[in-house]
Amino acid sequence: MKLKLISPASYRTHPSPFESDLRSDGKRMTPQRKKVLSLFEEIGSGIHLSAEEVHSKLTISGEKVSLATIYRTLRLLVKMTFLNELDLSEGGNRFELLSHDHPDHHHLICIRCGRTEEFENNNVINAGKAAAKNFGFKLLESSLNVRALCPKCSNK
Amino acid sequence: MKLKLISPASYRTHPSPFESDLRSDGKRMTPQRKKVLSLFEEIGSGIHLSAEEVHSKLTISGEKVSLATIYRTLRLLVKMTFLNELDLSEGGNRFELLSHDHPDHHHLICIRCGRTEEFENNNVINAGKAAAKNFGFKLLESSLNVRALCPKCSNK
DNA sequence: TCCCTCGTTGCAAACTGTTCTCATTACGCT
DNA sequence: AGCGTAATGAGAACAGTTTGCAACGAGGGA
Ligand SMILES: [Mn+2]
Ligand SMILES: [Mn+2]
Ligand SMILES: [Zn+2]
Ligand SMILES: [Zn+2]
Repeated sequence: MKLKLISPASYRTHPSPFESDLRSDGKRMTPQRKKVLSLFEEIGSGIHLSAEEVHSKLTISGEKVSLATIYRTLRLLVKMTFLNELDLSEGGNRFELLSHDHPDHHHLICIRCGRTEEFENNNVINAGKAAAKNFGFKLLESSLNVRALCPKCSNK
Repeated sequence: MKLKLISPASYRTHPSPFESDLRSDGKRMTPQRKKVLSLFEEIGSGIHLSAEEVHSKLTISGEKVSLATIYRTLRLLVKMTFLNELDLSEGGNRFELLSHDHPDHHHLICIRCGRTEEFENNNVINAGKAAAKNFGFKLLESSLNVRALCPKCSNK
């Protein structure tokens, strides 16, 4: 039994927020851009990938996107606030889906194995706000990185 | 009129903390190491220099130390806890004299001109401690970086 | 539907910040 | 003063990221 095909008109889905944001800025939707954002959406928030990891994950699943394009796309997605960039000193910066549920979380990083846990704390956010206000700065973003050893790496 | 020369014995000053820490570890005091630490001590705490800046400051004042040695010395001084290393995403890491008066300060950085202000906030430190405890991690160091625009860069 | 334009891609080369290699120098112990 | 070995200088190597450029292709108009 064959499924009834949806009429061509209904294929014209409303463009995703990503697509419409792009369009309104004279930019274009491309398969590469779709693939990068989809990857983050599929794995969900709370995962922190480097550019290289994004590249190899796409490559492994048969999608080939050049590394240069991945860098360009990640930068774009950060500027468009779909992704958040973490500047962890070791081994390249990492990117994560910007979750609307946990917009202002911070990171606890095991410097040995790279395991990263997230946490939220309003005091931290307020500390950043207070400091910015105090010096007349306009706050953009505040990030607390806690460098530590996870239980596994802690005992030798 | 000639000044009376101090007797040779009095030249034997007690070694600095730096020098004795080095010695007790089989390491040696060198003119290069003296120059790098002295530079930080002369300019005082609250100044955040990149390796390149340390290099050019020394070069300008006629002291030549190779860039490789500067990197090696900075790493050493951080390990010996004379310096603190900041991982600010833009333009290389920076180093500052570790001040015993303000051991746990955080940084407010203008992402346009690089102006950096320091602030202290116990809530931040406690947030890091709490997060580490919560996940069973052993805390090493926590640093809050507030990215912002300074008043000057803020109005266009 | 075909076209044209101009934003985007892939590739390699360039770049930036940092570490490494290795021959040479020199600290510090006796 | 002589010796063993840690440290230095110079440049090559390196990792992560950006850029230049020719080819490509998304998507609005005819
Ligand atoms: Mn996160
Ligand atoms: Mn500081
Ligand atoms: Zn670990
Ligand atoms: Zn500024």
